[in-house]
Amino acid sequence: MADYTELNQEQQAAVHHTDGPLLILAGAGSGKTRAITYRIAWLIEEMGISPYQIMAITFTNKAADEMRQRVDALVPFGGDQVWIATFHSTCVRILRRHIELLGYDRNFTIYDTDDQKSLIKECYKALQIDPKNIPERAAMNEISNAKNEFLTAEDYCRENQDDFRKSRIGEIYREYQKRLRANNALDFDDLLFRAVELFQFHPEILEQYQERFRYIMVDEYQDTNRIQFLFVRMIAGKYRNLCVVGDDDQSIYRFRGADIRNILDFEKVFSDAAVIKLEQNYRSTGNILNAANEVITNNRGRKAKRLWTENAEGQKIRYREFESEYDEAEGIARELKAMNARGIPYEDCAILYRTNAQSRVLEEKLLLYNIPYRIFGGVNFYQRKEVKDLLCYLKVIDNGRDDLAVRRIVNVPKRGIGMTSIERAAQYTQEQGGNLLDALFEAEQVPGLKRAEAKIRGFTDLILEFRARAAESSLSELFEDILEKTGYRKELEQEQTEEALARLGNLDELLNKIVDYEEHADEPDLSGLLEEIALVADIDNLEENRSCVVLMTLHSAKGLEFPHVFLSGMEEGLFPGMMSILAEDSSELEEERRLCYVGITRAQKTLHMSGARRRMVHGESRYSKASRFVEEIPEEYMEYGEQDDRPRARGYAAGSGGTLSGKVSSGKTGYFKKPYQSYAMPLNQAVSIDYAVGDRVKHIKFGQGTVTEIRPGGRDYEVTVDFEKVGVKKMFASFAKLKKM
DNA sequence: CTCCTTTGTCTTTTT
DNA sequence: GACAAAGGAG
Repeated sequence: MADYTELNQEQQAAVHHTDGPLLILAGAGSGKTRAITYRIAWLIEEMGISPYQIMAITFTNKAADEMRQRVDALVPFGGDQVWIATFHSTCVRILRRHIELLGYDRNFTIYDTDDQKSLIKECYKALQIDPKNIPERAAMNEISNAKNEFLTAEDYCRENQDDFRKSRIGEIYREYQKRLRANNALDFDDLLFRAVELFQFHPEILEQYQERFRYIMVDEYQDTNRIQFLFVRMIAGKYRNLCVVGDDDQSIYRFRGADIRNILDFEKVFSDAAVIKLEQNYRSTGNILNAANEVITNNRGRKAKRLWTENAEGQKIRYREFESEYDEAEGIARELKAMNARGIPYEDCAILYRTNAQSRVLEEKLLLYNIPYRIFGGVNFYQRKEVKDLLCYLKVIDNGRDDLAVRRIVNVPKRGIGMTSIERAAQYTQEQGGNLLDALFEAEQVPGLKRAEAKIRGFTDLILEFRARAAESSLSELFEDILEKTGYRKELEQEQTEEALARLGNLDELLNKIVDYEEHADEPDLSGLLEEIALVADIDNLEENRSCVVLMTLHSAKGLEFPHVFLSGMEEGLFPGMMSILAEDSSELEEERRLCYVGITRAQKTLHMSGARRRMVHGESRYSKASRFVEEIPEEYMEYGEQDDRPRARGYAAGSGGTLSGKVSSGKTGYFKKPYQSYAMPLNQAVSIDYAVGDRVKHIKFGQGTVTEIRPGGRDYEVTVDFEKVGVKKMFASFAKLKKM
């Protein structure tokens, strides 16, 4: 039973206000998630609401997972029945049931950004548009924005008739949608778009969901865009028990369509809305909070508020400036070592940065100093070539209409089916209708495919075989089957390079993920697996408990907190980024500032900021001065490094522009090229094993067995195990994740 | 049809 | 500097 007296007055007010629209303006660290979870508990325990009728929507999977955990901890019975999910997965679940009404198959595919780009390229080709005139990115952004505004291709064309460039983009949009539909695929934006469309055209279905979800909560409301707002407003339209929680100062996703008006105008749309402000911060020391307040006051477009805390002043904020990014990384690594020696565990520390690219150097130095770390984000595991290839096999087996996936794998591994053959089949598809895979199945009828027919047959036979297999075996067996029969595994094994080994490791990791899915899903099936993978940004928190420093971008740090935070790369031109400095409009700079505010307020006890005077960008040295955000913090809250690191004490950046960029000798130092790194085995984690020859061990897939040999090799161990079910297998300790029995 | 070299673009950030 | 896409040789 939840103890509501642990909450402060405002939090209690938020918990007790259950009916009607409610806006909670929750500053950083003000116990926002706590208020929501207690509110859920209150609804169930005190109001007798069925957990089945409560919905909580978040933006990221991380946030959803965390809320799930906290609700489960707080509500012993029925908590697991509360619908807690991201916008996107909520929509997918709805669409899986009803999308046939909109003319799609239920087993539609979800396209990620890479897929989108490939499809856009096809549109360019079909429409004979030169990407030099309109960069693909621009078109993609424009289309995405249109979708976020709930504009169809027709709407978009109509609105932009007079603008030549935009009407071209309109054509692309139209073609793009046509192809998505032909492929039975939806992109991320479509998930929201189609769900709203479904509700619009089928009010009877909307009503089902209105009846079901009588109490709705939306977290990080400041990051919602137009279509998400429409979605929420529709579902909450009948009972109007809508509680949104947000902080306009933490709105950092405007670039992807987040509409700050959603929070600023909430009271206009829901005129009877109650507003509760949470302004007491429980997270940070006085100094950190003051610094954050000082920085954010420089923004003009915001609701007035000032966070306060009863916490002690704490240590001052450390700022240190280094010669280069390597020095900076080394400085951070040394500091971490020193802190660790003082008894601060590594998992209490986080290094945050503006762009993913900055993580490389940091990684390198942490490696050098033997500091264990974990990186969030970056190159998505599921975007790796080998992983994507195998996923495309699964996609084709599941949804044969996905031409993009067919194209990708038809010649992987090499089967001697080249571009010309594929283009001929595509041509035939254009003329006859149907999909690429159909054309391949009818290769003998397709003009110009005679020579390749036998090879194509080899591919289509495989697909048939896999489909048969999919019908009778488990997903992991199917996966193994693909790996074997296509010769994919063999090809990598024969390569005998470290990179190929890492790729094999990643495929093992994918297999683990599949097994994991099979064990946890209610009714595991191929569509479900692919959906989960499409919507999960990454395999996060697979193993949380290891003591590691965490590295991530400021964006992914939102919603998290750490005792000790390092903000790296505090330089003009990097953070705030060049684009935002040069922009006419100050709003871009304000978004960067909010991002900085988010970064500062992640810290509980100490905050370290650092920057480099010289940094390699695009292969050339760039000089920059300290970030204006550092200078916006009054000196009284700051403490500078051993040399005089006061930002203003610097005379070298005399220019007015802030960033002097020139081709200064690139000063190539002997830094080693980072080897292709496997996700499954971060290189710095010395592999330790707790089993020996003769021990009984358990493997996630192969089951139980006995260790017969352990051979040290490189930075890993090659372990031979005799499994009861599958016989003798050799594997690398770091991939195999063997558990001693 | 495949492999290799060259060229160009990129740095925001996530589902 | 890193990676993908395009172009050219075998």
